[in-house]
Amino acid sequence: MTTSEPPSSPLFAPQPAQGESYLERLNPEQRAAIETTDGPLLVLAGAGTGKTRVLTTRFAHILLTGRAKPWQILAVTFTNKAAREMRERVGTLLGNPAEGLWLGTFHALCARMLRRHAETVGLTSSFTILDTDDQLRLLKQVMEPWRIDTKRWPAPGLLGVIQRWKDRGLTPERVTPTEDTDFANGHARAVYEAYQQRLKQLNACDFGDLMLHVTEILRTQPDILAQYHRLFRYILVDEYQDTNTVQYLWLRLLAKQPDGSANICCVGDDDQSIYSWRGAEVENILRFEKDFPGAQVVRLERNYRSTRHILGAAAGLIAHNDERLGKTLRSGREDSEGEKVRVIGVWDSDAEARSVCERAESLRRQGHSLAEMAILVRAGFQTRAFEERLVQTGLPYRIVGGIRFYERTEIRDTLAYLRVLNQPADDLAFERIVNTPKRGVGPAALQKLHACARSLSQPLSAAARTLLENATLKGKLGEQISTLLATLEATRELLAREGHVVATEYLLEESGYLDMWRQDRSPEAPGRLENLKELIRALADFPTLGEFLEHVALVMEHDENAQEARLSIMTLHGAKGLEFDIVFLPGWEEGVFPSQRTLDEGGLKGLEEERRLAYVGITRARKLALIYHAGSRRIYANWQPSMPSRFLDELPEEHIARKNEGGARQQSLRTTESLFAAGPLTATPGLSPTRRPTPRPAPAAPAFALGQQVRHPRFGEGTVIAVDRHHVEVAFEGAGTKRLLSSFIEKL
DNA sequence: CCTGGTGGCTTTTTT
DNA sequence: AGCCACCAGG
Repeated sequence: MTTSEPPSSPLFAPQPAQGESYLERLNPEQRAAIETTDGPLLVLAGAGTGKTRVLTTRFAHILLTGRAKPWQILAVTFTNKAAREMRERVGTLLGNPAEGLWLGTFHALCARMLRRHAETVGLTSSFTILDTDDQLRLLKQVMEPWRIDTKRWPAPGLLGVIQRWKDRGLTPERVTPTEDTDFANGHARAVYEAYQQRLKQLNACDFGDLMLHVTEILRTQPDILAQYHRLFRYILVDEYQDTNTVQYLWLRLLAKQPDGSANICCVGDDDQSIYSWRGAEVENILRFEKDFPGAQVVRLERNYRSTRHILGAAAGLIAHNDERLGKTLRSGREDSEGEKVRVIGVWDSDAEARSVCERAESLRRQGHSLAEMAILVRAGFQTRAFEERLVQTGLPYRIVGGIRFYERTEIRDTLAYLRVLNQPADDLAFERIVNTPKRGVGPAALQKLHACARSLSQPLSAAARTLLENATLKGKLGEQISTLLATLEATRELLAREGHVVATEYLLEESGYLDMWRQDRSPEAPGRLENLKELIRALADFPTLGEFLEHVALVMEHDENAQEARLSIMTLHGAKGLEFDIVFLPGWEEGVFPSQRTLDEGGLKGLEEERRLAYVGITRARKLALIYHAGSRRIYANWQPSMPSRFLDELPEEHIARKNEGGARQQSLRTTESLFAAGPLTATPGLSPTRRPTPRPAPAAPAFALGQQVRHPRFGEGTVIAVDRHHVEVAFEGAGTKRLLSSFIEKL
């Protein structure tokens, strides 16, 4: 996983820890969390209380006091990022690069264990890890014989059901009939079973299986479990509030030694549990002391990140939740109170975007770097308004968490080619590439291949060869497939002789894949070719193709080129674990935040989770948090009046400063006004307490004439060929014809 | 086999 | 309104 780590990283400068210096400058609670090494320990770590530091120092402490060897500690995180960070910081503390550790994400660690014991669950150690795309395609195939009405029971829904079962540690055998009534008239369990069978045939598993299989092995194979009991003397877990049931079972199995002891330390914050919708069980953390009798609990409540006002606002808000272990964030800093949290009402979502961007710009002029500012939204659709405005303003920004590198079509296609190369039996990958680029292999031809493969119990590629040999496949189609197989064969030889980088380049060229994009006239095509170059560059960082593919399957991320200072836009979920000097929190309106859907589906529990999300949002800010609510917002097609979020009422007055920049509704009027809620253009006179709403400015639509030469930041230069109220259609020289918001375009 | 039209949906996301 | 998935027709 870390094979690509540059050895020259300054973090690894030799700097052996002397004595117990690493324990200095820790507060008493932090020290307790580190020095209570034996027995179960729950560390409740509020936002900004030095959680990561405690975790890594504890790791080092165990090693430096000779309690365990590096490989006898199991350290688990949720994200690769967290794992990487921990590895680096442990390395720094120890004065050398941390290698050979059992430190990684739940999934990466499980993959490693599963490769050792794959036969136990009917796989071989070279099993493939499927991505969501593959899972869905496979499930659709498996579902067919049941003739399930896919209108009522769509495949993604069923995949969700299966995943949730896996999250709960339920193999098909463990799913009880009572569990299986709602979906597809009680066929879900049967489909699940068939799906698992098919995965075994393909020597593949999905993400859920990594956890599920290993847990099942630990449950049923006492000798293997004993082996890990002997190995792992200490277990560290990050973000415990996010664990789901299998993860919990897995941890408990590994932690509880035969003599009943358990050196497990879980760090988490029940107030930051925001992933229940994907199977996380807050109960895991709430129940810790019962699960591990004799557990000690340490609370980290001194916050070193944010000003007193920010902490006060966040604390006041979260106090409205009932189901908590209870924790009060106190400021651990000596400095001033800082500025109050701003709550700003604006006219509508456009005004909101304008106001946020103006303020960001003015803060930048005052010397704040854009890299230290973030806009945190509840849902993806909110980003658009900001993006448009930022482009217009010319402020550099980045959207965090859009489509990631390894999820792009061209990258997935290439990976499929590489998977076939690596494992000719990878049918899902073969299916993806056999007609990409178009080779005339449609559903009919594929059907034939499948039938043949099934009857011979062979993978698709082998079946194709057979059909070619006995001339069942002939003509143009046969020729195409035969060329593809020959190319793959030739590439395999090249792979052995020249290595995976050269082989990949050859394969992409010879298969016609690169030509497919070269001939593509869409504006994205050049970018895709760029991405492919980038992929090849990344490939060179790995010694073998297999290792590269393992990395991609588990890590799914890729560093894009280093960036100038940019304003970040991301979701609140995506912001967990990050911090910024200045945080913009737009869209605090009923229905948006808290989200209507969560309220409808999750009731009070849902509301509490939304509130925790709000808490996460506010506590991301070090110096200043600005919360926005708009009087009306465009949802799908039309403008709808919106009411301020109930969370705004829950913020303690003494820590906030309210301001109205437009016609936003006020809290006190919310309940009565909702009865008469009307669109902003018909706002009832007298209801706007401060001043009349500023009229919505006319859209800044510079008149474009047909034939006008224009420039777009991304698409380059072109000619205007049509105009309407907000949009301009432009024929670009390089990028084809596009309909764009006129505000993006500049006259030449 | 490919294209274009239609209908349904529309929170959050890691691995 | 826009995107995507699926189906009918050329």
